[in-house]
Amino acid sequence: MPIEKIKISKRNLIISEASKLFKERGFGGTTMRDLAEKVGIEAASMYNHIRSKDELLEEICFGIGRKYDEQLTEIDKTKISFPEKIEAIIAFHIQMIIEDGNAVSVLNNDWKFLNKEKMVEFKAMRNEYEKHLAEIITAGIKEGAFKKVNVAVALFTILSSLRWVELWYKPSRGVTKEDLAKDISAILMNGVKA
Amino acid sequence: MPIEKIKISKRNLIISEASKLFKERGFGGTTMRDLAEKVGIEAASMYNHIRSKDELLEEICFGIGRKYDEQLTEIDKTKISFPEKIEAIIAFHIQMIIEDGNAVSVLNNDWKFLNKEKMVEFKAMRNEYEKHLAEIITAGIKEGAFKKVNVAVALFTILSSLRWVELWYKPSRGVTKEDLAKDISAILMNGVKA
DNA sequence: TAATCTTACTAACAAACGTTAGTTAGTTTA
DNA sequence: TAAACTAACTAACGTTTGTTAGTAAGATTA
Repeated sequence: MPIEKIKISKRNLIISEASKLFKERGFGGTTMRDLAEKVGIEAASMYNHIRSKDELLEEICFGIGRKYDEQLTEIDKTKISFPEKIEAIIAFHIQMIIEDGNAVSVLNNDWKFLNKEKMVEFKAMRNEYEKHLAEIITAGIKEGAFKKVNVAVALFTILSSLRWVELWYKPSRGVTKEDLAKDISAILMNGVKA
Repeated sequence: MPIEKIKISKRNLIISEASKLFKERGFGGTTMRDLAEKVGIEAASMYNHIRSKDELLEEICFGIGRKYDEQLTEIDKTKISFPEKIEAIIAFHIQMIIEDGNAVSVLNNDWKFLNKEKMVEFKAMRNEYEKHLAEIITAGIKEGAFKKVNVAVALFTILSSLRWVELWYKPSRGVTKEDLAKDISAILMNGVKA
């Protein structure tokens, strides 16, 4: 019984440490020997658990990517107002960063080191996510819940404005995720001008 | 006379091509041989113009960083309202990206590959920039020009919401920088909610 | 118990890395 | 014209890279 358990958990440990190092030093800046040291085994031994360095990157990017997709779909199908949907999306982005900030960072910054075919796949996934969000904004405008803003600009401004959280958030600041979500939502929803 | 001219322009060509490659492939993902090929000389020949690969990164990061500082100071001392100041800052960030997007991208993404002491210097520069911007926001709130938003959140939301432009902007989209600045400003100033 | 599997190890490979040395042709300065 | 400088070249250096081969100890299965 424990065989598979142990295998999975060692593999997951490698992926988890890889996320940490990729975030800190970038994909190219992280060596398999650095990673092995963090895991506590020799570099060569890792190949009993993983296929290649590239596979680690793929696992991280697509693992997190799928989570984003699922959550967005989940939120979209609940029966709440459009502003509430956007607020829920903001909240879950923050939640993802708090829960697995390293992997989110890798998804955001290191996807360009995916190999050619995986990168195509990744871009398709990302495009679909953005399209989905754009549809929510468009529907919200149509319904009169949102101003007639430029949809592409609104979409990217919202997504992009969440990315600093990944760089900024640490528990030691003593800001709860709820406060953070509330403050960011307030600005995106109502603006800063008095 | 042309000696210095040629020297400067070849060095600048190297830096310019380096910005392009660092943006595309990251600092670690760019080799001196790749770069040399773009420049049209052998890798070893570049060392007649530059000291090291690190020096290229430093030149790019601090060159652009200084431009940001100067522009912000310039805007801050003009006698316009606080919302107008923020709008001017948004416009010049967009201008920087359009003018020298590759270098801006390197500043944003590859500063972490600066060596230890240069990184300290870089962070200090960045902190000062953020502090300066925070003061403008704080003053605007005090004067009643802005809502009583969380200053840190507003600061990073504004800065961060401009970063997608770097990834998104290309002339072929047919969006003028004026339109872009106007649309982004509209969202940050007034929000998306109707 | 015997056979198989798992997971670690050491050693090593071939390729790629940033950089230096040494040289040479052409240009500028004295 | 002679001396000095610039900027390119080829060759090579010592590391570091991701990865494979081969092996061995221990756990699991038949």
